[in-house]
Amino acid sequence: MVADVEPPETHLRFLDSFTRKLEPFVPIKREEVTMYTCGPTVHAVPHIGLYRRVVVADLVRRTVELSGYPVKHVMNITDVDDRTIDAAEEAGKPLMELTEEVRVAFMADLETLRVKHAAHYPQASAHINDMVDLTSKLVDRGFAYEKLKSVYFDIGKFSDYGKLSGMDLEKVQLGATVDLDRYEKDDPRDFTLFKRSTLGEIKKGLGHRTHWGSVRPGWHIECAAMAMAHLGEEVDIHVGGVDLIFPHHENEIAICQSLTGKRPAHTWIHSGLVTVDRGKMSRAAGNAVTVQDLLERGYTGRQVRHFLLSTHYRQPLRFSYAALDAACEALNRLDECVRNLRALTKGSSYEDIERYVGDFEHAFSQALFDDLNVSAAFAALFQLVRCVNRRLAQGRLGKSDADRVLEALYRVDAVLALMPGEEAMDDQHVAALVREREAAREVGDYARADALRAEITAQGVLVEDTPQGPRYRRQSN
RNA sequence: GGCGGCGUAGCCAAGUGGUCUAAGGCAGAGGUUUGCAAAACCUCCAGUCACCAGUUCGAAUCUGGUCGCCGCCUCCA
Repeated sequence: MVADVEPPETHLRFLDSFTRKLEPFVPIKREEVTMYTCGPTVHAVPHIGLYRRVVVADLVRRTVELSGYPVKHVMNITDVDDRTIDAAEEAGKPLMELTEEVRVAFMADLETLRVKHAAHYPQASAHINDMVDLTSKLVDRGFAYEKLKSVYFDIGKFSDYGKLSGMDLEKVQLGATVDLDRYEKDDPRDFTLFKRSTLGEIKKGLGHRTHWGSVRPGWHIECAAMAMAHLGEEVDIHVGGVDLIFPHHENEIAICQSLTGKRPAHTWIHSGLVTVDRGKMSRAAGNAVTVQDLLERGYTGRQVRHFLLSTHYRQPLRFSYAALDAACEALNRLDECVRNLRALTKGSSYEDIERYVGDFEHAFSQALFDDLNVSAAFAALFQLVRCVNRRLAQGRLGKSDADRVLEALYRVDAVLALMPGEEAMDDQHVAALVREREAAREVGDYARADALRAEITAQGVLVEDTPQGPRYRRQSN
């Protein structure tokens, strides 16, 4: 009998969109939790609405890891579909060239948003054969049919259709549904698995030769195939945006469940949208803001990350620069506290700090384990900040206490990824100015001290006088 | 029209039957500290949870209704 490792002691639970209930999280396999996230379509660099989904997925992943399970996360990249093909056409570039450019930009954004790398970022273009296989099986088993060289899923054959979204097929407004003219579906509600290539597409070499002719895949089969190829027939957690529930996820379920008899995901997590002036952020609405836009305005990746994380994942998040600025201020509060803790080099220690830190860590993780209650988690964090600040002001915090607090902050930062970096400022010129200013202050020559401050400020550096001497840092974060 | 969700202070936002005389953040007011500046600390800032009716010993939390807003059903994602 092997001394089995205790199952992680957590009360991790998520609201599963499928059951619409809070469900305790029970992994399929304890050794590895599997996670699939609907990634970007790389027709254009995504806006922060998409990144919210990505950051939420990152939060889910890190929270599951904090609870003690290793996670294998896969995020797809949709690089063959109407949008990418149209965008390449418009840009006058080969499809692959365009999608590769956008993919690289996307990966760079992930870096600036401190998103943990997924195990794989499969691209649809590399999985066409998997999709053909799945589709063939669907046809063989009578779930799909070919019509005029396109292949459609027959929704009528899947009795569970609509369970995730609560959509009643009979009530779906057909008039408003997909371009009825351009398709030859038996039922307008059927969805496309493979679409016959247009002549233009064939000329550009975009079609894939199959026994149905030259075709290209539809969106829904892509995710189904990639998830299956990399993570098997069922994953623990599938993350997407609420706007994907219908029809995308519904269709994915239809495909997967028809083939395997299993639901493709045990837990469905859907993130809320980013809105602008009450409407959804989208390129079409002309209100899209990219990570690059924000960087150009001087915001940092961690500030954007904090903004995207600061509201419960299921709530809509209203974007505005005022709201972003408020999020930055909150982050400053944390930064300042961390700076103070790091600057502390002496002082005796006080026993009760252990209690505060312990309470904090417990409150923080319990909040996250409860369906990712970031608001409560941040509340715990800021309560600790206040406690630390107070004691700092009273001189009742020693170096070892500070280290203990920092250690806890780093531990929770495994989930938040918001801690400021250690600032290594090796600007000799500024250092000399600061020393000079301090010397002037010591002899009471404040006019000279202020002149030096102005000079230092001109270098973009802020000096703060503390009881322990002057401290300085770059103005922007 | 169908389906899903939301409505808590100036703003953002937790809390979903008693510990709520309602967390936390931003903004604001006063004070302490400070040569200046920055930060910090202290105090204050919802008699109330969209509205109405009900259930209950007890409701922001449950039920019914009303109003308002958002999303999906089409582009966008």
